[in-house]
Amino acid sequence: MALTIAEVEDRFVNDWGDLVTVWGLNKTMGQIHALLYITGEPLTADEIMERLNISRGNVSMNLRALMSWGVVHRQHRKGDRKQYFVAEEDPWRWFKNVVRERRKREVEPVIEAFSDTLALLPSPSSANGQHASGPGTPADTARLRARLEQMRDFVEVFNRGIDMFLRFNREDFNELMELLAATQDPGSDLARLALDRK
Amino acid sequence: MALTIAEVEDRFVNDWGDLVTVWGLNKTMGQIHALLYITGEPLTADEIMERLNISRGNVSMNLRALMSWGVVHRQHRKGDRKQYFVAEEDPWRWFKNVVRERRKREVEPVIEAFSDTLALLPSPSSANGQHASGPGTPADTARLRARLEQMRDFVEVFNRGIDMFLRFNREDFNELMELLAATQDPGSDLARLALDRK
DNA sequence: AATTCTTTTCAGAAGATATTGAAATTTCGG
DNA sequence: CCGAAATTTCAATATCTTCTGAAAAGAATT
Repeated sequence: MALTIAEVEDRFVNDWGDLVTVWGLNKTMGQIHALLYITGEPLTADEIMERLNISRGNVSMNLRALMSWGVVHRQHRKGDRKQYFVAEEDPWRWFKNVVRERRKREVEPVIEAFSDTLALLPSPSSANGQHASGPGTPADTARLRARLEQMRDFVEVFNRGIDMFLRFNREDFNELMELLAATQDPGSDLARLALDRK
Repeated sequence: MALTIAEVEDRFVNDWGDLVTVWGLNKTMGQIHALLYITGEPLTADEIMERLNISRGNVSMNLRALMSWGVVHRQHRKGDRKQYFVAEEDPWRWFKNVVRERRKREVEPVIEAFSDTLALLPSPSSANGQHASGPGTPADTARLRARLEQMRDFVEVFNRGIDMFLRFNREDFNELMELLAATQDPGSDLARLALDRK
């Protein structure tokens, strides 16, 4: 049996609300975003609060958060005192906004934290036999340093991957996916491609 | 002033614990993983619980979760009844494990949910003027369908991106990043590359 | 500049999630 | 296959997050 439009919308809104919690965002935020996206119409805070059965304050706070992620925008209407809100309607665009923000808020600080921690390591130069055993043995320090560096390097590569992703638009990304899908062994095939250009 | 080895380790463990919460995982899980990674030694549940000041049950539950993500492994020792735990020591490998698992647990079900929702839409064939106005107008249904399809398609592209990512090892991924970094306009450059191969 | 409509803020309440610890279960060496 | 040691489970508790709603602040209209 087919559902009404509103029922289908509700389903989508709830699914999306559940999905985002798993990525560390909050459910209401996901629901508001989903509602604006799926209706495609500018809605007021009142309409949102009514449709989702949530409080005025909740709507206000989450709309602010959504705007800070760049996935919802404010709209004004001539001769209307209320504010209207619309979702960025291109998923590709809002996804990139979210990725860009998360990188800024969450990835970059981690790279800094790791660099700071590395700077606090007992220096390797003090390893010249002053006390060849004990808890802070030179070899232990070297191992620790190696692990930290490996992790910092990994996060930097991750960051770089995000960078590259952000340079793509939907069509180009699809093209890249097709190119990669056609390769048997991504590594060596790409190496050939890189050389061909020179 | 330089810190002791244990202090540096603690710093790393806490940073990592904080980081993972932001991605929807729990802090203790991140800390245990970080501790095993940074020490590089097999540890028993007792040692972990002591070092992180957490309860036996907490360690047990989180170790299980970490193993289900494929980032921590059990080790047995001859003539020792205790279980030892080690972290996968290559960040690239555990990251891929986590990505693979998240895709399975979180992305694939969403694609299914969207397809199910689409199937519940009032069919477009019932649009033949039976009741040309009202809440469930054919045009509304068509708009809703278009939005749902757009979102489902987007999630599918996302899924495809993950697929491609998982085919790469660290070196090849770095190579790809370099290739992309060298392009001015990723799209048209890649289009050329794709044609060159044929 | 006073009135009315709208939005934001934030302390307290409600709800969700993580943690403890002791009992129940499992495991393994003898 | 017994018994001690190790591990898991889970109800109760603690902690953290989100939500509410009314009061305060802000904006447009007259």
